[in-house]
Amino acid sequence: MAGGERRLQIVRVAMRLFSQRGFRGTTTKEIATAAGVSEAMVFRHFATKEELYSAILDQKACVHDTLDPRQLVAAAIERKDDRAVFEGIALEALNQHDCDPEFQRLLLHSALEEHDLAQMFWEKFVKGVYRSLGNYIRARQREGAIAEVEPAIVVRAFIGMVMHHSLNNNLWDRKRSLLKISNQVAAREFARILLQGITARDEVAGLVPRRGIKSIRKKPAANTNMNGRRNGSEKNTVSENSKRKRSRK
Amino acid sequence: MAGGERRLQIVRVAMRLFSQRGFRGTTTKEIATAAGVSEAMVFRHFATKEELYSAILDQKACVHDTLDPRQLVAAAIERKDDRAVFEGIALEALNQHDCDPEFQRLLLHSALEEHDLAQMFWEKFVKGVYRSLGNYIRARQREGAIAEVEPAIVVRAFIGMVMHHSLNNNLWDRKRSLLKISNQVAAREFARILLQGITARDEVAGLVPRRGIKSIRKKPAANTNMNGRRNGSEKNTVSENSKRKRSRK
DNA sequence: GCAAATGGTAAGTGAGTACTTACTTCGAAA
DNA sequence: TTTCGAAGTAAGTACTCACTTACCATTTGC
Repeated sequence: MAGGERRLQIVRVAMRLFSQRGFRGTTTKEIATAAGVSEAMVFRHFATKEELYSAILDQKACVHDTLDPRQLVAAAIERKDDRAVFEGIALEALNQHDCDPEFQRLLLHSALEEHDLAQMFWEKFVKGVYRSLGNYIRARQREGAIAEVEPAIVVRAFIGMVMHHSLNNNLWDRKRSLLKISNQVAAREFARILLQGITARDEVAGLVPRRGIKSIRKKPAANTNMNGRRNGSEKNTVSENSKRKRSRK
Repeated sequence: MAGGERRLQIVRVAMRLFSQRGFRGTTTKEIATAAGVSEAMVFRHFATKEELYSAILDQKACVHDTLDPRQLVAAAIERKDDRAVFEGIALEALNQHDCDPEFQRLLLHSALEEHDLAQMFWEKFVKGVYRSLGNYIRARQREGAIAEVEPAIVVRAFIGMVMHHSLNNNLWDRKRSLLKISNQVAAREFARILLQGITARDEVAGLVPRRGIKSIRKKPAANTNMNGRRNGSEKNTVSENSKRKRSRK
């Protein structure tokens, strides 16, 4: 098997195993065996296990650059079809998670183990979704089509429904014992709940529609129950020169 | 230090470390050092690392039995105050995750590593929430107060908002760079979005309120995009007799 | 007063675990 | 035909891991 081919195969095998057992939980021996080569072969292509991990990261990064769901709903955004925008984003995400369940697990492992993949995904993808979807909501609010709620809260609520549903389907409840619906139905219902709400029209009377919402637009004055926990994120950026020695050109 | 005391201390230390690095990612040496004893001491109290894990499980189980959020909103359920029911559940969950962020991480690790904790939590807790909240929604639907949506979908949507928000706060975005709100505000807004929806009253006219919803009540006929993946969950229930030998009475 | 139990440790043990070394095989260019 | 580089491996090395053994020192029940 040619060099590049084998390299790619090892990356794919490692991706599968890392997503199943995590980085620390997967041995280089297992990867080699699963790829049908000796362990030494793995280390010919990747100087360290870490390097193998970042090769995965690189591949996932360029794959996920190409298929951005925001492109898909651009038309719906253009014609201000709220239903199509939200339903489209949800359906795209759910289908994506369904046909590549490895990725979500990989991401979770990486977030828990505090590897780069999680942060990269957050920076390059999640923030973008919050920004563009947030802007859309803001625009529709100015037009009076959407009520005055902090857009980031709406995005969080919606992404929450979708992500939690995916997480249920391929982590907690793979048999779908609690809820067994197609992605189409899920996307439609989530979008419907977000946009329309579940209270029947007749009963709405008793509820106050928009009291004290604008006040939270910027900086809630007194934040009860918010522990400003800092995380030690700025750690070793150097110290990577000691390894990475051979790679046979 | 007395026996029971030390035992409890080791469990607590292990809980912290497991939640940070996972079961496989934490060494018994680390646990011992963090507890200020020798490794042998850990193995005097717990025959195996697995036994230490299930001691954690036991403790968490009995702690979580006592504070069931459904008790807290019982009064609100009684007087049919939808807002109080959903807001109460959300606030309780968010506060819980805030003051015990270890637990969520522990749960995630355990789900990814396919340990018992995740399944136990699912069986004893999540299913209960789906059942009782589902029943409440069904009752309110019969009274005409809530629209005819499959209750499990509503529960999933709501739990999704709440859990995803917690997950963001203590896993993905600990600095709260995307959304920085108190638990009170989050609970209020999530409950509001679920119950009322975000579309302004004036704009609702164009949307069809309840088309084709009842048809998904039981078994959607053709499930596109649903891969019925089975998981090998029924594995070793025996084979636990080989270990557990000494504990000095 | 002393034996038994209890709280504790230092120093192992065998099985991994990431990574290396020294070697073989083989197809193609010189 | 030789040679040369790339694909590939068996058998290490140094170290870590879960778990054990053999041994102290202090308390407690009788």
